[in-house]
Amino acid sequence: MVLRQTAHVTTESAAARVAGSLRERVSGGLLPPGSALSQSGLAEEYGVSRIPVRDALRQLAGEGLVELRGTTAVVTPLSIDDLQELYELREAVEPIATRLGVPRVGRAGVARMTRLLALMDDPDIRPGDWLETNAAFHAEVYTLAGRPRMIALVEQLRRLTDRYVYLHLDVIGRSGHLQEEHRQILDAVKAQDAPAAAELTRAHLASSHAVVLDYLLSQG
Amino acid sequence: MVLRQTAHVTTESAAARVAGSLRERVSGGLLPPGSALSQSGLAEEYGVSRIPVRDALRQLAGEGLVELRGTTAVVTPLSIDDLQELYELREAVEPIATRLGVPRVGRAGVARMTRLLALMDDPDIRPGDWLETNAAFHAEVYTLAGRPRMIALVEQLRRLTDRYVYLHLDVIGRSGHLQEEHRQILDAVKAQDAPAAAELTRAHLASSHAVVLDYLLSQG
DNA sequence: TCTGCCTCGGATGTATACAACAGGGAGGCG
DNA sequence: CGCCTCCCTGTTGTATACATCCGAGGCAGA
Repeated sequence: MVLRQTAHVTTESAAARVAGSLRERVSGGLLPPGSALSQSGLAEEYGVSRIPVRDALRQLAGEGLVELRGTTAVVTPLSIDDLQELYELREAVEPIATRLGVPRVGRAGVARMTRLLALMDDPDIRPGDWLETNAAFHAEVYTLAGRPRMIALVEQLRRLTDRYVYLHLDVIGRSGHLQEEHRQILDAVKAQDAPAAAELTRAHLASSHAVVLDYLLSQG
Repeated sequence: MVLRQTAHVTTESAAARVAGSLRERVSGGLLPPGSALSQSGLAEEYGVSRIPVRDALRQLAGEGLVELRGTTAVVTPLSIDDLQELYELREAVEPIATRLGVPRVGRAGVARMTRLLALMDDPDIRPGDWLETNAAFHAEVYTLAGRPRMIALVEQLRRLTDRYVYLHLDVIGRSGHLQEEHRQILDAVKAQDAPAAAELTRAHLASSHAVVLDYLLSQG
């Protein structure tokens, strides 16, 4: 059984591998928004045929990271309006997931969230790790909501906003009030006050939106 | 140029054709929830190779109509919990789209909505037409919100709930209070009262949810 | 020189072909 | 008689091959 792990790596389909890699590259900004993604080029780059590349592109298009414009696929462009829309959706959905999840966060969950919170307090944390830890902190509540579609949507929206956050990774996490808001959310979770946690989550998203938007407007 | 129209039909990719057809078949309940969708079978059925079928299945999976379970694709099953989740999401998002869209509904838009409302008053309307008209009525506001992602999400969620509605097409539209709610929404739109229209939309979705849920619980 | 057409290259959409894997059934063994 | 095992069939994932379409670039003509 253990040996099968080696086989398991091989078992991961090429399409999944390409999709995962492309997802990271697009999310992380390595592939510039608006740039064209050629099937042939990616196929050669990953050493596979165009078929798994097609599958991957279709999947990313479903996630909104890629746009299929007729026959050509391009990395979805970024815009202030798009950012606005993404946060509107997140502010609509994540508070609901919070309200549903809070009652099901147990002692172990609180402990994990406390640990993740402490990790984000480290001033020397790498920005990428901060983002990941931040996502894990919130996911701790969301996953307990028992709403598979909602959770998938939340993750999808977070990945899409991450593209904007990656534009100024160096300053993210420096905004002390985001961390303070995390503490307030955790307190509400501890107190099992779902409505409060939901409202704090909404406000937290509004803060995040403001931080990203300010940076975009200042930096261009 | 005109002759090219013939070519234009051919121009619509086979993948798009298969995706469109499958979307209707799944939405309309012709393909039973949970049933397996074989690439080979569909390919032969549509007289194409498996490649466009793969593309179509990936796309439908992105829309949530199909689930890719490892190597096999199945029609996404229906469940009370899923219905609950879908309406939770719709109640979260559609009021926002309403609030954003109402200020931009002009005289022509009100006229179109009035006409659509009248169409739904016809007691002899075919259930399928009622559903379509209903969707058009609400879309009249949503499309003006200027939020492409939100609109796409709303349409996606509506298609997913349509699957449940199709289970009892014959009784839908008979609930007079849904039509009364439409009238109230239209009144709020005429009065340019966006918050009221948003709240009415939310309540309208709650009513729809109740109608569908009652039927499911009563019929099994 | 500018314009228009025409050809060629590259890209995609699709079909066919091949290898690996999963699932089921028949047969053998305990 | 029951269970395990092996084989076989069907399916998927992927590669390769072909037809089609769009655009760039060059060439000829005014």
